[in-house]
Amino acid sequence: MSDKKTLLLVDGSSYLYRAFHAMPDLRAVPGDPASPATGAIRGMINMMQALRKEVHADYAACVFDAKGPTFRDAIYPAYKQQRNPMPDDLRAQIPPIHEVVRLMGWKVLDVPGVEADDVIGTLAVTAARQGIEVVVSSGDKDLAQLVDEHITIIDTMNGKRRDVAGVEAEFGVPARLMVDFQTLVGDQVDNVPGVEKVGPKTAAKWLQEYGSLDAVVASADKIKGVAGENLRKALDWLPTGRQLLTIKTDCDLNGWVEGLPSLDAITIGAPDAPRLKDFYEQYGFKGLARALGDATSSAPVAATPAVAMPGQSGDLFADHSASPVAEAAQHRAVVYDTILNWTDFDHWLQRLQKAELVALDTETTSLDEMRAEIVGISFSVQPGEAAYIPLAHAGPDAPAQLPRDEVLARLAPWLEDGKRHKLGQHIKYDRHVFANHGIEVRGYVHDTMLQSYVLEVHKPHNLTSLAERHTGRTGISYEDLCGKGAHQIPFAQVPVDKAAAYSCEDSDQTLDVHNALWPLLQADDKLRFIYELEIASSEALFRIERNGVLIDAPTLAAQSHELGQRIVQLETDAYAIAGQPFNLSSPKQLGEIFFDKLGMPVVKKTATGARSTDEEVLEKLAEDYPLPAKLLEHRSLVKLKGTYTDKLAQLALPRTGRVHTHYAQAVAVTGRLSSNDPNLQNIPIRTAEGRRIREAFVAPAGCVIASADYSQIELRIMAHLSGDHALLHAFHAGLDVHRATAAEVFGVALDQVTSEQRRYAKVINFGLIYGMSSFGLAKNLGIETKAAAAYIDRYFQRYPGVKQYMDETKAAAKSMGYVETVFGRRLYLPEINSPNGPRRAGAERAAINAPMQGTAADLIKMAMVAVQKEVDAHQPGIKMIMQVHDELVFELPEGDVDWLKSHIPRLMAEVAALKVPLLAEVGVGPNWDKAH
DNA sequence: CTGCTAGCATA
DNA sequence: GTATGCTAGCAGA
Repeated sequence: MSDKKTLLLVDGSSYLYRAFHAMPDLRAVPGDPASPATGAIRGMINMMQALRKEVHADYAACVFDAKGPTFRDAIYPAYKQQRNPMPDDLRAQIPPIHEVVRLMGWKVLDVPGVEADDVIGTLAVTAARQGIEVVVSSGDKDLAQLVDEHITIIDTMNGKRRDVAGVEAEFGVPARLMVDFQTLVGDQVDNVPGVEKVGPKTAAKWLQEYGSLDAVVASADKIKGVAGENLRKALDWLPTGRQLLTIKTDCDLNGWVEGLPSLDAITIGAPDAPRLKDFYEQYGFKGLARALGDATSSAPVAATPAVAMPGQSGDLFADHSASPVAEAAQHRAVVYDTILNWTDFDHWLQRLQKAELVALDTETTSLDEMRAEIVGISFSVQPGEAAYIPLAHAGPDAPAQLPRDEVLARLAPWLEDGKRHKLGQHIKYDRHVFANHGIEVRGYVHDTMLQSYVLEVHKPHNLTSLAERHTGRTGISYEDLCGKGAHQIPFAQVPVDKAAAYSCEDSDQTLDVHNALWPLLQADDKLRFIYELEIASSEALFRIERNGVLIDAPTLAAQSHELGQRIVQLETDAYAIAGQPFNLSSPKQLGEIFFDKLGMPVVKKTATGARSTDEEVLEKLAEDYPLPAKLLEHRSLVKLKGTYTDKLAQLALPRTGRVHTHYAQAVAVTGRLSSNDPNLQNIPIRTAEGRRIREAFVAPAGCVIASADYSQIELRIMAHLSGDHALLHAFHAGLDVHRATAAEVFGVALDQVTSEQRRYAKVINFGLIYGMSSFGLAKNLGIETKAAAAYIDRYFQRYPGVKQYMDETKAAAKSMGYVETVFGRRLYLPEINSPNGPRRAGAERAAINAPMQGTAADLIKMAMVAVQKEVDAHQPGIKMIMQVHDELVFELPEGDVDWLKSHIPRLMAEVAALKVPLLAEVGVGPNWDKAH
């Protein structure tokens, strides 16, 4: 490391807001909205720790805006006037944030009458003049004007680094012209206007052309167009604008930083561990407190905190550049090993065997989990330390590597030992990868992807995002390493040193993210329960995916052929009616034929203004024209052939004839699973035509298919959540719930309900689950909006508990920002208080639906875990092969049918005790269609 | 080659 | 009116 000193300045005010918005709604008493908010404090701690780890500094200060007016308010009263007041929840967290930052060893500055930017500017320039390197951390672009050879700006949240070259690359003007640039563009956030209609592009163009703002002003007459006119209009304003936007570098900091220009007064200090620990405990940050305790004593390696405290661990900033890949970890002090011989391997295996928790990650030949083969494996047992074992790198300069099979054989006892705890990001994938090599991993106790999914369901859950959000770290991206699209190279072609840096970083970051998230889950019993449910479900899903479903390829081929012939016939018919050939699958060409050539009326427009030809429109047009009916049939047949009969056969593994879907466990915001490649959750059932596809989902000789599904699960959940007496009664009495609803809404006896009335009631019941409006119900029933509104009124009169529940749910969503399932899964609704009416209304409907859909998802996950456990213990011949939201599908030997019929529905029904009984029904047959 | 839209399959 | 995933066509690289 160089002898040069470094000053680190943090724009505390920008950090505050980021911390506040980036973190979930944490409370001092978890789950109690009345207790003080602590999310911003926690976020601030995370960010400051990450920063301190990333930047080695000798001097440091964290600078906040103080209360009260500044010189800018005096020269421009509208300055920052349009800003929303700080949320109360954030304001209350500011004093503790100042306190904890001080305890962490930082100088905290909030100078009355001087904005944070000006304090930063003054200190930065003072230091730079003495040849001290200055790093300013801020999410705010305004500070870019400070950049010079000695001063750089970094944004720890996204890793962006603005140095002299970076500023020029980003804005198109050199750093010394940034003030001129900002003056022309203006600053929306601070309510400082620039030149109207002049954005970054125009501003950069002018400055490149004329060289400075003064020169642009001097040539204002010559600039053409609207922008030129606006520039001339703004000439009087620009000097004031420039004054407002110029960061001051000569503020009087007397009384705040003693002895300037010497920076000794802001020398970075060691954290005050004992008082920090008290602080963490007081605010409920158990993980941080524990980490601190461990850092001061000699604890097991795996329990070492994500962020060790400098000054206690001693060598955190020590120079590890001797490590072959240390430089790839950017600013963080890390030790990443590459294992190429048995001596190093044995050393690491010993560490794995001793560690309480190990993060691991595999690099493979494919994203397809059934086909992927291992190219390398990385491990991390302690933050900042990891090792990579390259096993199948075949690039031009690839070194000799340890033999893969032998390495796996020597690792297998550890991998398969359930008492040796492991951690990963998306562990289901790695389970498959190891299974492809005959290894059944046991002891996978944590998955950072699922931690994030349970804590913040609506945010991205890939490791890169998690590391950025929770550790402030960025790293090597997969695309940097392998390229993208057609140019992407296989991982095995990546040079070993680069692969090692990448893979080690992944394991290391996984451990870091775990250390940030696991304490949050541990502190909340309900979230912890949901997380443990997800971990258990992950294994059950792995089993389902691994089993796969046997596909009867000849049946599908015959169906494809038949569909193909009928499609060709329909096309011929359509061309004859239209008087010309055209592409029936092209909405654009369809519009031309329908509306221009044949003169059909436009029924409705699409979202982009095109003339719609969807099913509803075609149904309507079919009343008066012959072509739409042909098209409707063509559409449905093309969909069946293209999406199902052709595709399923392609996706089956040739050797086994089975398809292996992928269940996405961290995608749906309600807690449901989703299925892809192929999607087995949207196989047709409603039409006889489509339903035939299910005949191709078969069992091998001697086996049958069984399907067990929950009956009316979401309505039962609605009864439970609302506690409505009439609805509870209907389920307790075992009534046909749609018939019961019809009897209430139409005011007739149960046995007098017509099939038409029952059909209406069924639509109403579904509408309720979807947070319906009278408009939506009317459209669905083909009646007037008024009539639909009358039905809804009538329903709520008869089921007042349901009405009350829905109102309360919406209110809860608005105040908390999320709703919960019966079991405490949180479902966030970021737009519930949006100023945009339609978006807010959409969020309100989602708020109604989410607890019901989400509770159903919780229940079936609990059922899957229970069923898998029971089957493993008593009937290992039974394979669970699919999940379709409220249905579980099995393949089983014929001899196990009786056992399944008597045990599985019971297990499913007894998985939880709600205020209404749960009911699961089972069917058995030679294929999925006949199993219903 | 990539990203978007229109349309449609399921619970 | 809720929640998903997949296909074909098409426009702009």
